[in-house]
Amino acid sequence: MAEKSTRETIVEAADRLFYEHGFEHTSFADIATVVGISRGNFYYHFKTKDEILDAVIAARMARTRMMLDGWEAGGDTPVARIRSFIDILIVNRAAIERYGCPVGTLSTELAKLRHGSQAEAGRLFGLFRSWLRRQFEQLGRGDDADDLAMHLLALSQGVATLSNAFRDEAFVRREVERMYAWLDRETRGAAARRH
Amino acid sequence: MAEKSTRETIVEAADRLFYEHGFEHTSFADIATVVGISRGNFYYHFKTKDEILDAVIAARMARTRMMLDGWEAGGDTPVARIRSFIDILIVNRAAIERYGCPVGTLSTELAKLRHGSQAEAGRLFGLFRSWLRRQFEQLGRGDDADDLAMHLLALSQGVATLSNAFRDEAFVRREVERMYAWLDRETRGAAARRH
DNA sequence: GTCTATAGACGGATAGAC
DNA sequence: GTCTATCCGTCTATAGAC
Repeated sequence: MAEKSTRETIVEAADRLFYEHGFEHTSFADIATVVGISRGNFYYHFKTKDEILDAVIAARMARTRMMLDGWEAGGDTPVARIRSFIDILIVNRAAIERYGCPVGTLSTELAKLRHGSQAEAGRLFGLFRSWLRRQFEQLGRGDDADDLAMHLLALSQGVATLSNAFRDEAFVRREVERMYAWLDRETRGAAARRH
Repeated sequence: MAEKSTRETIVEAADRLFYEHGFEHTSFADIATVVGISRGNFYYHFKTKDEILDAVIAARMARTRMMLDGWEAGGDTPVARIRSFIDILIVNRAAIERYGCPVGTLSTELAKLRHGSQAEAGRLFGLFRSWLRRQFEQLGRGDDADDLAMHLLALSQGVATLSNAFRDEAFVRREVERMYAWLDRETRGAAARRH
Protein backbone atom coordinates (compact mmCIF):
# COMPACT_ATOMS: atom_id res chain seq x y z
CA MET A 1 0.00 0.00 0.00
CA ALA A 2 1.40 3.37 -1.04
CA GLU A 3 2.11 5.88 1.70
CA LYS A 4 -0.61 8.43 2.16
CA SER A 5 0.12 11.73 0.47
CA THR A 6 0.52 14.84 2.59
CA ARG A 7 -2.64 16.17 1.05
CA GLU A 8 -4.61 13.12 2.08
CA THR A 9 -3.19 13.32 5.57
CA ILE A 10 -4.26 16.95 5.83
CA VAL A 11 -7.77 16.18 4.64
CA GLU A 12 -8.11 13.32 7.11
CA ALA A 13 -6.95 15.46 10.01
CA ALA A 14 -9.22 18.34 8.98
CA ASP A 15 -12.10 15.92 8.59
CA ARG A 16 -11.72 14.70 12.13
CA LEU A 17 -11.15 18.14 13.63
CA PHE A 18 -14.11 19.67 11.78
CA TYR A 19 -16.25 16.89 13.15
CA GLU A 20 -14.99 16.97 16.72
CA HIS A 21 -14.52 20.69 17.22
CA GLY A 22 -16.51 22.29 14.42
CA PHE A 23 -15.39 23.97 11.23
CA GLU A 24 -14.99 27.48 12.57
CA HIS A 25 -13.35 26.44 15.81
CA THR A 26 -10.65 24.54 13.90
CA SER A 27 -7.68 26.67 12.89
CA PHE A 28 -4.93 26.07 10.39
CA ALA A 29 -2.54 25.75 13.29
CA ASP A 30 -4.68 22.98 14.79
CA ILE A 31 -4.62 20.99 11.60
CA ALA A 32 -0.92 21.62 10.98
CA THR A 33 -0.12 20.49 14.52
CA VAL A 34 -2.05 17.25 14.14
CA VAL A 35 -0.46 16.52 10.77
CA GLY A 36 2.96 17.51 12.03
CA ILE A 37 3.86 19.89 9.23
CA SER A 38 4.69 23.58 9.11
CA ARG A 39 2.12 26.09 8.05
CA GLY A 40 4.31 26.98 5.10
CA ASN A 41 4.06 23.44 3.78
CA PHE A 42 0.39 23.61 4.55
CA TYR A 43 -0.23 26.49 2.18
CA TYR A 44 1.48 24.59 -0.56
CA HIS A 45 -1.45 22.15 -0.54
CA PHE A 46 -4.37 24.40 0.36
CA LYS A 47 -4.62 28.12 -0.20
CA THR A 48 -7.68 28.84 1.90
CA LYS A 49 -9.71 27.26 4.65
CA ASP A 50 -12.64 26.94 2.27
CA GLU A 51 -10.53 24.79 -0.03
CA ILE A 52 -9.90 22.37 2.81
CA LEU A 53 -13.59 22.32 3.62
CA ASP A 54 -14.47 21.43 0.04
CA ALA A 55 -11.86 18.68 0.06
CA VAL A 56 -13.24 17.34 3.35
CA ILE A 57 -16.77 17.32 1.99
CA ALA A 58 -15.59 15.56 -1.17
CA ALA A 59 -13.81 12.95 0.95
CA ARG A 60 -16.92 12.40 3.03
CA MET A 61 -19.00 12.04 -0.10
CA ALA A 62 -16.64 9.37 -1.41
CA ARG A 63 -16.54 7.58 1.92
CA THR A 64 -20.32 7.66 2.23
CA ARG A 65 -20.76 6.27 -1.28
CA MET A 66 -18.45 3.42 -0.41
CA MET A 67 -20.36 2.71 2.78
CA LEU A 68 -23.69 2.73 0.95
CA ASP A 69 -22.29 0.47 -1.75
CA GLY A 70 -21.09 -1.87 0.97
CA TRP A 71 -24.55 -2.03 2.50
CA GLU A 72 -26.02 -2.60 -0.92
CA ALA A 73 -23.71 -5.56 -1.51
CA GLY A 74 -23.92 -6.91 2.03
CA GLY A 75 -27.66 -6.81 2.64
CA ASP A 76 -29.76 -9.55 1.12
CA THR A 77 -33.00 -7.61 1.22
CA PRO A 78 -33.94 -3.94 1.17
CA VAL A 79 -35.14 -4.29 4.76
CA ALA A 80 -31.77 -5.66 5.83
CA ARG A 81 -30.04 -2.78 4.03
CA ILE A 82 -32.22 -0.17 5.66
CA ARG A 83 -31.38 -1.77 8.97
CA SER A 84 -27.73 -1.14 8.20
CA PHE A 85 -28.58 2.53 8.01
CA ILE A 86 -30.45 2.48 11.31
CA ASP A 87 -27.55 0.63 12.93
CA ILE A 88 -25.18 3.57 12.42
CA LEU A 89 -26.71 4.97 15.59
CA ILE A 90 -25.39 1.94 17.45
CA VAL A 91 -22.12 1.46 15.62
CA ASN A 92 -21.10 5.10 15.95
CA ARG A 93 -22.83 5.61 19.27
CA ALA A 94 -19.80 6.82 21.22
CA ALA A 95 -18.80 9.42 18.64
CA ILE A 96 -22.38 10.60 18.17
CA GLU A 97 -22.80 11.05 21.90
CA ARG A 98 -19.80 13.33 21.94
CA TYR A 99 -19.99 15.15 18.64
CA GLY A 100 -23.40 14.50 17.12
CA CYS A 101 -24.01 13.38 13.56
CA PRO A 102 -21.19 14.47 11.23
CA VAL A 103 -23.62 15.27 8.42
CA GLY A 104 -26.19 17.17 10.43
CA THR A 105 -23.81 19.19 12.56
CA LEU A 106 -21.74 20.34 9.59
CA SER A 107 -24.84 21.28 7.66
CA THR A 108 -26.32 23.38 10.46
CA GLU A 109 -23.00 25.03 11.25
CA LEU A 110 -22.49 26.10 7.65
CA ALA A 111 -26.07 27.36 7.49
CA LYS A 112 -25.44 29.66 10.43
CA LEU A 113 -22.20 30.87 8.91
CA ARG A 114 -24.02 31.48 5.62
CA HIS A 115 -21.15 29.55 4.13
CA GLY A 116 -21.13 28.99 0.40
CA SER A 117 -20.42 25.28 0.76
CA GLN A 118 -23.63 24.59 2.67
CA ALA A 119 -25.25 23.25 -0.48
CA GLU A 120 -22.29 20.90 -0.90
CA ALA A 121 -22.72 19.67 2.65
CA GLY A 122 -26.42 19.20 2.00
CA ARG A 123 -25.55 16.79 -0.80
CA LEU A 124 -24.23 14.44 1.86
CA PHE A 125 -27.76 14.23 3.19
CA GLY A 126 -28.87 13.75 -0.40
CA LEU A 127 -26.76 10.61 -0.72
CA PHE A 128 -28.50 8.96 2.21
CA ARG A 129 -31.87 10.22 1.06
CA SER A 130 -31.68 8.80 -2.44
CA TRP A 131 -30.12 5.57 -1.25
CA LEU A 132 -32.93 5.04 1.26
CA ARG A 133 -35.49 6.03 -1.35
CA ARG A 134 -34.18 3.33 -3.66
CA GLN A 135 -34.48 0.72 -0.94
CA PHE A 136 -38.10 1.66 -0.28
CA GLU A 137 -38.81 1.63 -4.00
CA GLN A 138 -37.47 -1.90 -4.18
CA LEU A 139 -40.01 -2.71 -1.49
CA GLY A 140 -42.75 -1.54 -3.81
CA ARG A 141 -43.26 1.84 -2.18
CA GLY A 142 -42.96 3.87 -5.34
CA ASP A 143 -45.39 6.58 -4.33
CA ASP A 144 -44.06 7.51 -0.94
CA ALA A 145 -40.56 6.04 -1.04
CA ASP A 146 -39.05 9.51 -0.72
CA ASP A 147 -41.36 10.37 2.18
CA LEU A 148 -40.31 7.26 4.01
CA ALA A 149 -36.65 7.97 3.32
CA MET A 150 -36.95 11.51 4.66
CA HIS A 151 -38.88 10.33 7.69
CA LEU A 152 -36.26 7.79 8.63
CA LEU A 153 -33.49 10.30 7.99
CA ALA A 154 -35.22 12.85 10.21
CA LEU A 155 -35.73 10.41 13.04
CA SER A 156 -32.13 9.30 12.85
CA GLN A 157 -30.99 12.93 12.96
CA GLY A 158 -33.16 13.71 15.94
CA VAL A 159 -31.94 10.68 17.87
CA ALA A 160 -28.36 11.75 17.16
CA THR A 161 -29.04 15.27 18.44
CA LEU A 162 -30.72 14.10 21.64
CA SER A 163 -28.08 11.43 22.14
CA ASN A 164 -25.52 14.21 22.04
CA ALA A 165 -27.51 16.41 24.43
CA PHE A 166 -28.53 13.78 27.00
CA ARG A 167 -25.81 11.14 26.54
CA ASP A 168 -28.38 8.45 27.19
CA GLU A 169 -27.45 5.12 25.67
CA ALA A 170 -30.72 3.45 26.67
CA PHE A 171 -32.66 6.09 24.78
CA VAL A 172 -30.73 5.40 21.58
CA ARG A 173 -31.32 1.68 21.86
CA ARG A 174 -35.03 2.17 22.45
CA GLU A 175 -35.29 4.41 19.41
CA VAL A 176 -33.41 1.96 17.23
CA GLU A 177 -35.85 -0.77 18.27
CA ARG A 178 -38.70 1.59 17.48
CA MET A 179 -37.25 2.19 14.02
CA TYR A 180 -37.01 -1.55 13.43
CA ALA A 181 -40.66 -1.92 14.39
CA TRP A 182 -41.65 0.99 12.18
CA LEU A 183 -39.74 -0.53 9.28
CA ASP A 184 -41.51 -3.84 9.75
CA ARG A 185 -44.88 -2.11 9.82
CA GLU A 186 -44.21 -0.04 6.75
CA THR A 187 -42.86 -2.94 4.72
CA ARG A 188 -45.28 -5.63 5.77
CA GLY A 189 -46.61 -7.36 2.71
CA ALA A 190 -44.15 -5.53 0.55
CA ALA A 191 -43.23 -8.64 -1.38
CA ALA A 192 -46.90 -9.35 -2.04
CA ARG A 193 -47.41 -5.83 -3.36
CA ARG A 194 -44.59 -6.24 -5.78
CA HIS A 195 -46.22 -9.21 -7.57
CA MET B 1 -44.19 50.02 29.95
CA ALA B 2 -40.79 50.84 31.35
CA GLU B 3 -37.94 51.20 28.89
CA LYS B 4 -35.82 48.11 28.49
CA SER B 5 -32.59 48.20 30.39
CA THR B 6 -29.33 48.17 28.48
CA ARG B 7 -28.59 44.79 29.94
CA GLU B 8 -31.85 43.36 28.65
CA THR B 9 -31.22 44.88 25.24
CA ILE B 10 -27.80 43.26 25.13
CA VAL B 11 -29.19 39.86 26.07
CA GLU B 12 -31.91 40.11 23.43
CA ALA B 13 -29.42 41.04 20.73
CA ALA B 14 -27.00 38.31 21.79
CA ASP B 15 -29.85 35.80 21.87
CA ARG B 16 -30.77 36.55 18.27
CA LEU B 17 -27.17 36.64 17.03
CA PHE B 18 -26.24 33.40 18.80
CA TYR B 19 -29.22 31.78 17.12
CA GLU B 20 -28.70 33.21 13.66
CA HIS B 21 -24.91 33.12 13.41
CA GLY B 22 -23.86 30.76 16.16
CA PHE B 23 -22.24 31.41 19.53
CA GLU B 24 -18.63 31.31 18.45
CA HIS B 25 -19.15 33.28 15.26
CA THR B 26 -20.74 36.14 17.22
CA SER B 27 -18.24 38.65 18.56
CA PHE B 28 -18.62 41.31 21.23
CA ALA B 29 -18.30 43.89 18.48
CA ASP B 30 -21.23 42.32 16.61
CA ILE B 31 -23.50 42.54 19.62
CA ALA B 32 -22.35 46.05 20.51
CA THR B 33 -23.04 47.20 16.97
CA VAL B 34 -26.55 45.77 16.97
CA VAL B 35 -27.32 47.29 20.36
CA GLY B 36 -25.74 50.57 19.32
CA ILE B 37 -23.33 50.93 22.22
CA SER B 38 -19.58 51.00 22.48
CA ARG B 39 -17.54 47.98 23.40
CA GLY B 40 -16.42 49.77 26.53
CA ASN B 41 -19.95 50.14 27.74
CA PHE B 42 -20.48 46.52 26.89
CA TYR B 43 -17.88 45.33 29.33
CA TYR B 44 -19.55 47.30 32.07
CA HIS B 45 -22.50 44.93 31.86
CA PHE B 46 -20.78 41.65 30.98
CA LYS B 47 -17.20 40.76 31.75
CA THR B 48 -16.88 37.70 29.53
CA LYS B 49 -18.62 36.10 26.61
CA ASP B 50 -19.55 33.17 28.81
CA GLU B 51 -21.47 35.51 31.10
CA ILE B 52 -23.58 36.64 28.16
CA LEU B 53 -24.13 33.06 27.14
CA ASP B 54 -25.38 32.17 30.59
CA ALA B 55 -27.69 35.19 30.56
CA VAL B 56 -28.98 34.19 27.12
CA ILE B 57 -29.64 30.63 28.26
CA ALA B 58 -31.40 31.93 31.37
CA ALA B 59 -33.56 34.20 29.22
CA ARG B 60 -34.42 31.31 26.92
CA MET B 61 -35.31 29.16 29.90
CA ALA B 62 -37.67 31.83 31.19
CA ARG B 63 -39.20 32.39 27.77
CA THR B 64 -39.66 28.65 27.24
CA ARG B 65 -41.34 28.27 30.63
CA MET B 66 -43.76 31.03 29.74
CA MET B 67 -44.52 29.42 26.41
CA LEU B 68 -45.14 26.03 28.02
CA ASP B 69 -47.33 27.63 30.68
CA GLY B 70 -49.28 29.31 27.90
CA TRP B 71 -49.84 25.99 26.16
CA GLU B 72 -50.85 24.46 29.45
CA ALA B 73 -53.45 27.17 30.00
CA GLY B 74 -54.60 27.35 26.39
CA GLY B 75 -55.03 23.67 25.57
CA ASP B 76 -58.16 21.94 26.79
CA THR B 77 -56.73 18.44 26.61
CA PRO B 78 -53.24 16.95 26.80
CA VAL B 79 -53.54 16.01 23.13
CA ALA B 80 -54.32 19.62 22.20
CA ARG B 81 -51.34 20.79 24.26
CA ILE B 82 -48.98 18.31 22.65
CA ARG B 83 -50.21 19.55 19.30
CA SER B 84 -49.09 23.02 20.35
CA PHE B 85 -45.60 21.61 20.69
CA ILE B 86 -45.74 19.95 17.28
CA ASP B 87 -46.99 23.19 15.75
CA ILE B 88 -43.77 25.04 16.56
CA LEU B 89 -42.42 23.47 13.40
CA ILE B 90 -45.09 25.34 11.45
CA VAL B 91 -45.17 28.55 13.46
CA ASN B 92 -41.40 29.01 13.38
CA ARG B 93 -40.96 27.38 10.01
CA ALA B 94 -39.19 30.29 8.32
CA ALA B 95 -36.63 30.75 11.09
CA ILE B 96 -36.03 27.00 11.41
CA GLU B 97 -35.41 26.71 7.68
CA ARG B 98 -32.70 29.32 7.96
CA TYR B 99 -31.14 28.65 11.33
CA GLY B 100 -32.43 25.33 12.60
CA CYS B 101 -33.86 24.71 16.05
CA PRO B 102 -32.50 27.20 18.60
CA VAL B 103 -32.25 24.55 21.29
CA GLY B 104 -30.66 21.81 19.23
CA THR B 105 -28.15 23.95 17.37
CA LEU B 106 -26.90 25.64 20.53
CA SER B 107 -26.57 22.33 22.32
CA THR B 108 -24.56 20.70 19.54
CA GLU B 109 -22.36 23.76 19.07
CA LEU B 110 -21.47 23.90 22.75
CA ALA B 111 -20.80 20.17 22.75
CA LYS B 112 -18.22 20.57 19.98
CA LEU B 113 -16.64 23.50 21.79
CA ARG B 114 -16.58 21.44 24.99
CA HIS B 115 -18.11 24.49 26.57
CA GLY B 116 -18.91 24.40 30.26
CA SER B 117 -22.43 25.70 29.71
CA GLN B 118 -23.46 22.76 27.59
CA ALA B 119 -25.23 21.21 30.53
CA GLU B 120 -27.13 24.47 31.01
CA ALA B 121 -28.16 24.43 27.36
CA GLY B 122 -29.24 20.83 27.77
CA ARG B 123 -31.67 21.92 30.45
CA LEU B 124 -33.62 23.73 27.75
CA PHE B 125 -34.26 20.33 26.21
CA GLY B 126 -35.14 19.13 29.67
CA LEU B 127 -37.93 21.68 29.95
CA PHE B 128 -39.63 20.36 26.83
CA ARG B 129 -38.97 16.79 27.83
CA SER B 130 -40.56 17.00 31.25
CA TRP B 131 -43.46 19.11 29.97
CA LEU B 132 -44.22 16.55 27.28
CA ARG B 133 -43.82 13.73 29.76
CA ARG B 134 -46.42 15.32 32.02
CA GLN B 135 -48.86 15.58 29.13
CA PHE B 136 -48.45 11.91 28.31
CA GLU B 137 -48.83 11.01 31.97
CA GLN B 138 -52.11 12.86 32.02
CA LEU B 139 -53.13 10.62 29.15
CA GLY B 140 -52.54 7.62 31.35
CA ARG B 141 -49.16 6.68 29.90
CA GLY B 142 -47.34 6.49 33.19
CA ASP B 143 -44.98 3.71 32.16
CA ASP B 144 -43.61 5.06 28.91
CA ALA B 145 -44.54 8.74 29.15
CA ASP B 146 -40.88 9.72 29.11
CA ASP B 147 -40.19 7.45 26.13
CA LEU B 148 -42.98 9.08 24.18
CA ALA B 149 -41.77 12.53 25.15
CA MET B 150 -38.24 11.76 23.99
CA HIS B 151 -39.48 10.20 20.79
CA LEU B 152 -41.53 13.24 19.87
CA LEU B 153 -38.69 15.55 20.84
CA ALA B 154 -36.29 13.57 18.65
CA LEU B 155 -38.60 13.59 15.67
CA SER B 156 -39.15 17.30 16.02
CA GLN B 157 -35.40 17.86 16.18
CA GLY B 158 -34.76 15.78 13.11
CA VAL B 159 -37.44 17.55 11.11
CA ALA B 160 -35.88 20.88 12.09
CA THR B 161 -32.44 19.73 10.97
CA LEU B 162 -33.64 18.43 7.61
CA SER B 163 -35.84 21.48 7.12
CA ASN B 164 -32.70 23.56 7.54
CA ALA B 165 -30.70 21.38 5.15
CA PHE B 166 -33.28 20.92 2.40
CA ARG B 167 -35.51 24.00 2.87
CA ASP B 168 -38.49 21.90 1.92
CA GLU B 169 -41.74 23.27 3.31
CA ALA B 170 -43.84 20.37 2.03
CA PHE B 171 -41.65 17.93 3.93
CA VAL B 172 -42.23 19.77 7.19
CA ARG B 173 -45.98 19.79 6.69
CA ARG B 174 -46.02 16.09 5.91
CA GLU B 175 -44.04 15.30 9.03
CA VAL B 176 -46.32 17.43 11.17
CA GLU B 177 -49.31 15.51 9.84
CA ARG B 178 -47.46 12.29 10.56
CA MET B 179 -46.87 13.43 14.14
CA TYR B 180 -50.55 14.21 14.55
CA ALA B 181 -51.42 10.73 13.35
CA TRP B 182 -48.83 9.17 15.64
CA LEU B 183 -50.22 11.14 18.56
CA ASP B 184 -53.74 9.94 17.80
CA ARG B 185 -52.55 6.34 17.59
CA GLU B 186 -50.59 6.52 20.84
CA THR B 187 -53.38 8.18 22.79
CA ARG B 188 -56.34 6.26 21.43
CA GLY B 189 -58.48 5.04 24.31
CA ALA B 190 -56.40 7.07 26.71
CA ALA B 191 -59.46 8.30 28.57
CA ALA B 192 -60.68 4.73 28.94
CA ARG B 193 -57.33 3.59 30.33
CA ARG B 194 -57.42 6.30 32.91
CA HIS B 195 -60.66 5.05 34.49
C1' DG C 1 -18.03 63.59 45.81
C1' DT C 2 -19.29 59.25 44.90
C1' DC C 3 -21.94 56.05 42.00
C1' DT C 4 -23.64 54.66 37.56
C1' DA C 5 -23.57 54.35 32.72
C1' DT C 6 -21.17 55.18 28.59
C1' DA C 7 -17.22 55.81 25.55
C1' DG C 8 -12.79 55.06 23.57
C1' DA C 9 -8.03 53.64 23.43
C1' DC C 10 -4.52 50.03 24.25
C1' DG C 11 -2.31 45.29 24.38
C1' DG C 12 -1.79 40.49 23.96
C1' DA C 13 -3.09 36.67 21.38
C1' DT C 14 -4.43 34.39 17.40
C1' DA C 15 -6.49 33.78 12.97
C1' DG C 16 -6.11 33.52 8.01
C1' DA C 17 -3.50 34.59 3.95
C1' DC C 18 0.74 35.18 1.20
C1' DG D 1 8.42 33.73 8.35
C1' DT D 2 5.64 37.84 8.02
C1' DC D 3 1.71 40.76 7.49
C1' DT D 4 -2.79 42.34 8.49
C1' DA D 5 -7.20 41.91 10.64
C1' DT D 6 -9.85 40.78 14.42
C1' DC D 7 -11.03 39.37 18.80
C1' DC D 8 -11.14 39.37 23.76
C1' DG D 9 -10.25 41.76 27.76
C1' DT D 10 -8.47 45.76 30.53
C1' DC D 11 -7.71 50.39 31.52
C1' DT D 12 -8.72 55.17 31.70
C1' DA D 13 -11.81 59.12 30.81
C1' DT D 14 -16.19 61.56 30.74
C1' DA D 15 -20.87 63.07 31.97
C1' DG D 16 -24.83 63.22 34.71
C1' DA D 17 -27.59 61.86 39.09
C1' DC D 18 -28.08 62.03 43.71
